Amino acid sequence: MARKTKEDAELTRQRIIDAARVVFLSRGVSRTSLEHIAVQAQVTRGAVYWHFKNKTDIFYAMRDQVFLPLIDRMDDTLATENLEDPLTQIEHSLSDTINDLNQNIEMRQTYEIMMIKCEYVDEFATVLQQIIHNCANITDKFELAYQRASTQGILAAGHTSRALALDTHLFFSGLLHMWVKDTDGTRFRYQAIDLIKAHINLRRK
Amino acid sequence: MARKTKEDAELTRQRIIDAARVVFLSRGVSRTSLEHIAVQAQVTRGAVYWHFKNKTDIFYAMRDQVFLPLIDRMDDTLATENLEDPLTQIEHSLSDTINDLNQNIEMRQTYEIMMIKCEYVDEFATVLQQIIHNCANITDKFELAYQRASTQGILAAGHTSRALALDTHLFFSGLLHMWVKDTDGTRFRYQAIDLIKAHINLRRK
DNA sequence: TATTATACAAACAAGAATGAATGTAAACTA
DNA sequence: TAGTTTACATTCATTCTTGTTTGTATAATA
Repeated sequence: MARKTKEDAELTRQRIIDAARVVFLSRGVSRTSLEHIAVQAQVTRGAVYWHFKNKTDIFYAMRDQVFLPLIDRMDDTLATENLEDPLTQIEHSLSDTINDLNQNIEMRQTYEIMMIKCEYVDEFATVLQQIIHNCANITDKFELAYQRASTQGILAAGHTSRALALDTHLFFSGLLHMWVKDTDGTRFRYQAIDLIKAHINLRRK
Repeated sequence: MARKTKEDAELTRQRIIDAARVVFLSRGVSRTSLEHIAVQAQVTRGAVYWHFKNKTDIFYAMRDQVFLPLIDRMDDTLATENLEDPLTQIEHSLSDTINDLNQNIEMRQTYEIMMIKCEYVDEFATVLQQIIHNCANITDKFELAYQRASTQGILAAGHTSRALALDTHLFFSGLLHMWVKDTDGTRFRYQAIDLIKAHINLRRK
């Protein structure tokens, strides 16, 4: 077969990642063979092995494409330089993520794969640690924002910013999980933004 | 080999379920073969196939042993006949579950398997629907309790009991997920009870 | 333009894993 | 107590999957 140019090869690589996402979603990561991915990508396993070491390697590539930009974005929204009031910052950092999920199919699929179509054992166990670590970072950002809100006097009294941050983080973890599982959309997807608003309003003075 | 009495056979069946739980936990459900389970249970695959149709069948048996009693217990705690004030009822229904997780190894393992060692595709997809359904039931119970709290005038004003119930449910979903993932205990396990208390106090007048 | 490295396809070998079939000794039952 | 069923162990045939190897046409390069 004809050799491809570098651009074509990069395209093939991306096709394999896209194919993997689709197949992971419908068959689960474990039950997906490299042959499944190859067929979906309309290449042979040879091509897959050329671009990736193994299935885990593909999984990581797929994840990074979605999560690396996402984390950056969330950090930006919660940054001190942002001009909104801190509670609105928190609210937007959450609702922006939900809006992303609504608009970006790849992100939605990747979330679903990582939450309910993947088993975190062996080579995948480290992924969990990374998730925990990211969660801890975001919780810290929430805490700082709540501290600023407290200083600005817009926060209901009687609660530490640490406790509020943890509560918000747990709320949002739960929301993401239910959002993903609620595939018909009736229970959580359509009202996620309202739930976020209500959650934040509970804290406003 | 010598045939066992009925009691012995039932014991074997339970040994297989226990073995499956242990192996599921360390290898993940998908990567676990019936041979793995058989070895752990110190029987042959013949015995496993005698007691169970296949791996899915074992999975369901394992789940039911933990979840059926749990749901009943939670329902009881949230029942109208319960003498505690409604907010304390909600708090206890949550903290009781956490205490269970702390004390009951089988429950802890089963939760971990179902959350991060299982892919919800094909035969397992229905499990997700059942989970969603149970969650909806519990949220409804929360809502009723919040309504009672509102009537009794112990609730902070300005929020619908529906919104509060959903927020509590999402908080607790998130907490369970993080509790399970926090295997070294430092981030969530040791302070789960306090987080629950803080969550409820946010709602108290 | 001759050479080399690339981007795959195709073929190969070996190891799981599954479900079914068969065997069997002892518990149960009529 | 003879016959039947139970509770498994053992064996078999088949399918999947993986990683590697080999082959090859062509882009890139010197």
